[in-house]
Order: sequence, then C-alpha cells, then structure tokens
Amino acid sequence: MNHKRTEKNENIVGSVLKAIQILDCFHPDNPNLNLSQISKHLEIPKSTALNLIQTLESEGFLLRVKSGNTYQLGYKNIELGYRATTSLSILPYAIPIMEEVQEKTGEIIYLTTHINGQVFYLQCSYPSRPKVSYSVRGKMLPMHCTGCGKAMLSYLSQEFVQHVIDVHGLRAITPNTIIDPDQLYKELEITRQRGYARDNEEETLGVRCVGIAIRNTNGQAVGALSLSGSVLTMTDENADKFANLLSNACNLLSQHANLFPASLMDQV
Amino acid sequence: MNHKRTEKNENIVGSVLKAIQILDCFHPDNPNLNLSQISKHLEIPKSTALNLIQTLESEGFLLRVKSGNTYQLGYKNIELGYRATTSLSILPYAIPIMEEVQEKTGEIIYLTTHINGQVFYLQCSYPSRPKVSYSVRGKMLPMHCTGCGKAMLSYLSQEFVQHVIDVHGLRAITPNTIIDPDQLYKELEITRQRGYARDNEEETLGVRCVGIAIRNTNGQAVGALSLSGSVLTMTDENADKFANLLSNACNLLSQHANLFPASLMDQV
DNA sequence: AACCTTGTTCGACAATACTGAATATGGTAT
DNA sequence: ATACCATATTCAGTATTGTCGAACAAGGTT
Repeated sequence: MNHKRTEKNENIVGSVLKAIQILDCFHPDNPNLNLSQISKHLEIPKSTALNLIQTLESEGFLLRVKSGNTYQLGYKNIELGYRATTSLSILPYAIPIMEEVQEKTGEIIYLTTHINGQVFYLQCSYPSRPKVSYSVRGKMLPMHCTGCGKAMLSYLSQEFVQHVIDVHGLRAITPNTIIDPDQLYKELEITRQRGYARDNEEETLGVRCVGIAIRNTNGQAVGALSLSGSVLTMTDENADKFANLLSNACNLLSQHANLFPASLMDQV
Repeated sequence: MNHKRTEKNENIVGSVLKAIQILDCFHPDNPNLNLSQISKHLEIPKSTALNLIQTLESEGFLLRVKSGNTYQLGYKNIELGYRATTSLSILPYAIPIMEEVQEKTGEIIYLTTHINGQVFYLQCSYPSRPKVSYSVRGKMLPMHCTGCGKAMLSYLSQEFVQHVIDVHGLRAITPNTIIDPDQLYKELEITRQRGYARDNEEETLGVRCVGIAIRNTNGQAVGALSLSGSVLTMTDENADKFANLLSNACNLLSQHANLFPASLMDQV
C-alpha cells in the first residue's frame, strides 16, 4: 500500500503485466478457468490471452487440466514460493517462540504481517496431532475481520486504516463481520484500550481468536500473532489469559520488527 | 519432461519469458541479485532487464532490498504458491497416511512427485518435536541422489532415465553421490530387485533414506514416499522394516495415482 | 583525484506483441 | 442426424511497444 505513488520513471512492460494478471485470476474459490473466462476477466482478445497463457503454461506457471480445456495454477508457483521463503528471515526467530505458546495454550497460533492492506499469513503452529499438515503460508485475508488484522490496524495511522477501507471495503464474511467504518474505528479504539484484538466469529463461524500486534521502534504494527480456537474453548476468560502469553511473544518479536515484510516494503 | 516436443503452433511471448527467467535466477544459494547480475545472467541489456524487474517489483514478485540495490523474490510468489496448492488434490489422501507411518517409525516422511526430471517435494511429516517446522513444499532436487528419485527412476522407461541424465547430468552433491551413468543403471536394477530404493548419504552426509515409488495402472512411477533418518537409526535392518511400512502406504496412494502432478503433466 | 562498477534516463528504431476475422472443435438440444 | 452455440485455435497485417545503446549519475575503491 504505497500511499503516495511517487511517479518514478517506471517503464512497465505491458505483456508481463497482463501475464501476471492472468495468474492473479486464479483464486481458491475458482481454481479452474478457461480461455474465455480469462479473456473476459482481463478484457483482452482471446488470441492475446492465448499467447500469454501458452507462455505461462510452457514454464509451469499454468497447468492445462488434462480432461477439459481449463487451466489451473502450475507447480512453478509452488517452487518459486518455496524459494521465496528464504527471504522470510523472521521465521527462524518466530517459530520456536510460536511453538512454545502453542503448547502452553493448546490452540492454533498464527504469525502474520500486512501487505497491501491485507493480512498475509507467514506461519502457523498446530496442536500436537497434525504436525505440519497444511501450510497457511501465503494465505491472504482482509484486515477488518481477523484478530491479526484488527490488532495491526489498531497500531497504524488513521489515514492508513481509511485507505484500507477505501481500497478493500468492509465485506461481510460472516454475520458478525464489522461492515460499518465507524464501528470499525470504535472497535480499534476498544482494541487499543483492551490491549489486544478479538475476533468473535467475524471470519469463520464457530471460531474466535485473540490477536496482538508486533510493532517496530516507531510503534507501527509490522505483524501480529494470534491464537485461534473454537467458541467453546476461547471464552472471554481464556482470551485474557492467552493474550498475556501472546503479549510476551510479541515483545520478543518486536526486536526483529525490521525483518517483517511490512517493514521491508515501506508500508508503515 | 515432454519427450517428444510436438511442435504445436505456440506463440511464446518473449518479454514474459524473460520476466520468468529473471524470477528463475533467484535460487536459495544466491537469493539476492542486483541488476548487473541479472542482466549478465540472461544476456540482455541492463535497460531491458530494468524494465522487466520494475514490472515484477510493482506486482510483488520481486522485492527491492531496502539497504542496498539488490532484489529478492517477493511475497507474491508465496501467495501464488499457496493458491496453487489448491490443485494438489493428492494431499488430503496422503497426509493421514503419511502421519501414520511417521508415528510408527519416528522418522521424517516425505511425499514427492517428479517434474521435468527432478524430484518435487509435496509434503513432509516430522517427528512430534519439529525442530524445523519449515515446509518443503516446492523444493526440487535431482533424481539421481535421493531415495524418492531413485525409486521413481527404477519404474520409469530407460529412455526417460537417459533423458534425465542428458538434461541434468549426474552432479556430485556428496562424495557418495552416484555420478556414473552405468553405475546408476546398475543401482536402479538393484533397486527393483530389492523392492525399494536406498539413499546412502548421497544427498546429505549423515542422512540415509529409503524410498518407494507410487505407480499408476501402467506401472509407471508418478510419485514416491521416503523415510529419512540419521545413519545411526537408519540401519540396513531398520531400512528393511521401514520399507515394508512404506510399501503399504504406497499401495494405498497408488489408487490415486492420477492425482499426482507427474500424471497431470503427461510425463509418464 | 582518477577510475571502475553499477544504476538510471531517454529517444529512436524495428522487432514483435496484438488484433480480429476466419476456421476448427466439441458439446447440447432440437 | 442436424443445427446450433460456445469455445478453442490459426494466421497474417499492423502499429504498438518493448528493446537497445549511448549518455549520464552515483558510489565505492585504489
């Protein structure tokens, strides 16, 4: 989220941009798209789209589904994603800290940062049974409906918050999601006073969570930790208790605030 | 690895291809590159490279490192990698099976497939106390020096094996790595007779592993499972025992052979 | 201070990406 | 079976636009 897009002399290569936009069409909700859909979505002729698609396919960024004539994201995205984790230098510090909190609480703990006004998931630690299982690394969610997101927003400038609202809106994911800007501002004020953010089934029904921001030396949020559990275990009482544990972990991670993507991208 | 590249009427978009090659420069060994290095590597003028780099940077595929003038892979790669995992439909079947074997053996278990003549890591399950919770999804290694790779090669056509050797060579990763084609062919014959593949410190010193191929209805390898442990625990005796457990798991996964990337890419 | 390496700007050129119409393909309904 | 529709694919002309080299700027090193 570059607030003021300083008009540098950027020579954007159009065809590359279109190729990227094609990849961006593919979303977990609709992981399979055909040529016509892509062409319509980007508002470019089918023949142009086909050239780009075939280029992306030849390099493994798209995979043509055998049976039909649809495409899906290819293995190359996963490979580059893996390589890019090398740059997530916060992880070696965060993981042991997260695992300790996870074990003490028994709940799922998430580490996130914010990118382009959205929550970006960096790491999670699950209860003992499913050890590594599914990763969340790379998942993106809106900020207004998650514990991590609200925790971060509460320590970012009002103009930043407003920008997030302007760009992404306040979409209702569940009946509990905050969709009114004024209410969100109030919620952020309450969050600051309480010392941690709560997510009361605002992103997933049946799931509550607590989140605390990780802040840099200027006090700006660069990341967040959250604990997530069912409405049964995540009572108000437990929330308070968990928030204390989280708070300590956040303080430790604050010492490495400069390693968070949000810092590296001049977003704060 | 398309054996016969059927010369279809593919209209590759050059600038997109170059942009992809730029991303491909970034390798865990050298995760930070500057303009000159990239320009030299692709043998294109610096000004051209800069245009492409700036385009990639503007979309989050590259991140300009704050301090210096180098770039690294950006968050967008991780995001797309996450989205692409939606297409790894084998995982829901594989994970519970893997975790069971993991617990029975106490060793690390890996699930892989083969892409472009290389081992592609899909999933791993660690012992209960994960020292390293990093994901391996997206990692790529040569086939000739890993248990999974050799297991798969032993159930792929000789012409496929030869093609892998021609394209990738037999690079020595450790002193134990097989670097002679004839010796590799012998090893694959032994592997078939033994019923499973062994990796005797051929990829990492101090680590031995056993691997078994997952085969489709034609008998061709589409993936593999491996158990990996230190030379102390992974004795010949244990290897035999572990191989039995792995074998059962592989049989179960064979029923979903069509879900493996290697199947989806017409590589077998 | 001279030199080297690297990053950045810019305008002209032609390569090449784009386009739309025509054709092919495959599935569905009549 | 046939007609029809939606989608995928081909192709060649056009001008858009990506490319390139030279010139300039900025650091860093000897």
